[in-house]
Amino acid sequence: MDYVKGFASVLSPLLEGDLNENEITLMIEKPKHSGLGDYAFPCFSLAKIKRKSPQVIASELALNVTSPLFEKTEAAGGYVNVFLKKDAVTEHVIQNVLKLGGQYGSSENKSKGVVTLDMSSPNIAKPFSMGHLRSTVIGNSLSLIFEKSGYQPVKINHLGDWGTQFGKLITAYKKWGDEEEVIANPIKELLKLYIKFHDEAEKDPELEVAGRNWFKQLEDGNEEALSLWKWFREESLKDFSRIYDLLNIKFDSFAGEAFYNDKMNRVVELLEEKRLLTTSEQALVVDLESENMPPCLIKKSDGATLYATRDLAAALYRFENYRFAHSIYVVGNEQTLHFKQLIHVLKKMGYAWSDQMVHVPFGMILKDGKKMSTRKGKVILLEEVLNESIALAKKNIEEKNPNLENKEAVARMVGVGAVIFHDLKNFRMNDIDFNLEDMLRVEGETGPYVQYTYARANSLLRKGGWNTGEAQDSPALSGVEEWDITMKLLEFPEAIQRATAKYDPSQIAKYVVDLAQAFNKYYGAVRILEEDEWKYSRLKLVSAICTVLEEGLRLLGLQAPEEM
RNA sequence: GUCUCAGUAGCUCAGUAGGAUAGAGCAACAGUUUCCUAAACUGUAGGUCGGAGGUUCGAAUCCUCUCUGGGACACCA
Repeated sequence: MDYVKGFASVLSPLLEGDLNENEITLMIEKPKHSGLGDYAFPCFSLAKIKRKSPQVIASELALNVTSPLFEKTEAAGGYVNVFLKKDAVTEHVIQNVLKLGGQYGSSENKSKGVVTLDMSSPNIAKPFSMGHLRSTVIGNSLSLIFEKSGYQPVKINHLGDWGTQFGKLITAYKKWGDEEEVIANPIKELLKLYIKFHDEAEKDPELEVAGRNWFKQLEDGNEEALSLWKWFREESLKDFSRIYDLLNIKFDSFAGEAFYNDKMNRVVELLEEKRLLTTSEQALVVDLESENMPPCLIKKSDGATLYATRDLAAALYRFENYRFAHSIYVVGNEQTLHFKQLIHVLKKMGYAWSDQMVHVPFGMILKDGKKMSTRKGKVILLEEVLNESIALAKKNIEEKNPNLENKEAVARMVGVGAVIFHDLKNFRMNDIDFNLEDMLRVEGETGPYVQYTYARANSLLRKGGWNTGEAQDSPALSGVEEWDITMKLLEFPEAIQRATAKYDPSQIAKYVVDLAQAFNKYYGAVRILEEDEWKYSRLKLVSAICTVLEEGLRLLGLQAPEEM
């Protein structure tokens, strides 16, 4: 299946003493244009050793590069280009995909260990905004990609369920709140109270004091405070679960900030034991000057702990509990410094596993080039966006396929898919300027485009009488029309490897668009259901495409409708 | 000020362990449906890869400097 290796093993004896097979394998690349060949070996670096021009070396090599795998070999511009035997390779690739099904591209080693993913992490009593979407959707996709690569993912929703904002909220609720309204519409009401608190606090500084007091009460275990906090948390989670259901995302743990309250003393003690703490401006810090970083704050001057303390406790807990092979934090790039500090403190504490921790940052969602602020009530609610997207999908279905059976379900898949795909298709670090129109787009490089392609391909299988059972033998396909698709199918495992290595779901998104484009091109050029001797062979190819498209979409967290 | 991320077609972005003529999508324009789902396909047009040096046989990709924009930089998370 590995044609690069095949090429390298042919070249190797010809370059005895100059390059070994491994080096050759690494040098082999794909030509810019398929007309040049399927794989290329550049001869430039050999020019010095052999004291000949790359062109001469390439033509000499080309004469001796022969293999049952290759149709022909050419020397061009200092490269040795080989053309694979289209019929044999196409047949082989299709058979392989059909045989493996959804397992195609999966790692053979399925026990590479646990990967914890810190993701989503919305703040209780605050709306689930577009900002949280990124962490949720990137984290989910990474969990699927890592699973595919042989790891066991553990998705942790590190809820923002503790902190002074709860003191403020309790204050506001007791002053202006109404139980029934909160029950009817928890997040909306709580957000209202939160915003009102900040508006009023500007005029009345006493409120801030009251807020701090209530938080102190909460920490000290005051019953009223505690029960309000619990209630807010529960109601918020109900709201969130509606969104997670819509997104089709589940978590393995909801251990949030509050969960670590009783685990932080130990961290401080450990740091003390290891003599890492120093006092600076009445606060306890771990000095990181040797790492060229500002100090990491462990305890405030008033003795209270901070988020770094909490994250240290969480890291320890996760290692002790899960023994992770990797611990991934899918958190915005504005927190890069914090995670650098976190990892270095753990390293200083002597935990070698700190090397297995990685911050996977991503760019922000901006509105008109600016950050969105919860306090000012300037947030865009994810749920509204999702609903709008679903409504649009529904409208499109009514227009284009009014007889479709399960319209609602399909509209959901497509509407949600559009939003998720839009987030994942570009490199994570890019900021995204929020643009609803852009997000709801269904043409071009979008989720709905890929889903449509999948539905179209499935329709061919239905009409062609394809049965999912054993594929029969049939004449091999050798047309150039099929060839681009074959090469794309061959690339799927590479795309997964790249996505895993770079913690980058966009590798899969781009792949899936490429494959869809290749198929649509094919669809436009060839009549797939034409009754000729190749029909069954074409259906096999289409079936392989369906398998890979579905699996690619799945890795992004999208569903693939069989009709739309 | 220090650190960090980004700058590629009108817009949104691919392409960066150096390699052949820098690619998509959207928008624009011109086409394709008696034919497998037109959420599709074909074609045209669109570029000093922010700028300047350097390394190299070869640079969008590596190094230095520089300009522009985002973010972070101690008691918020």
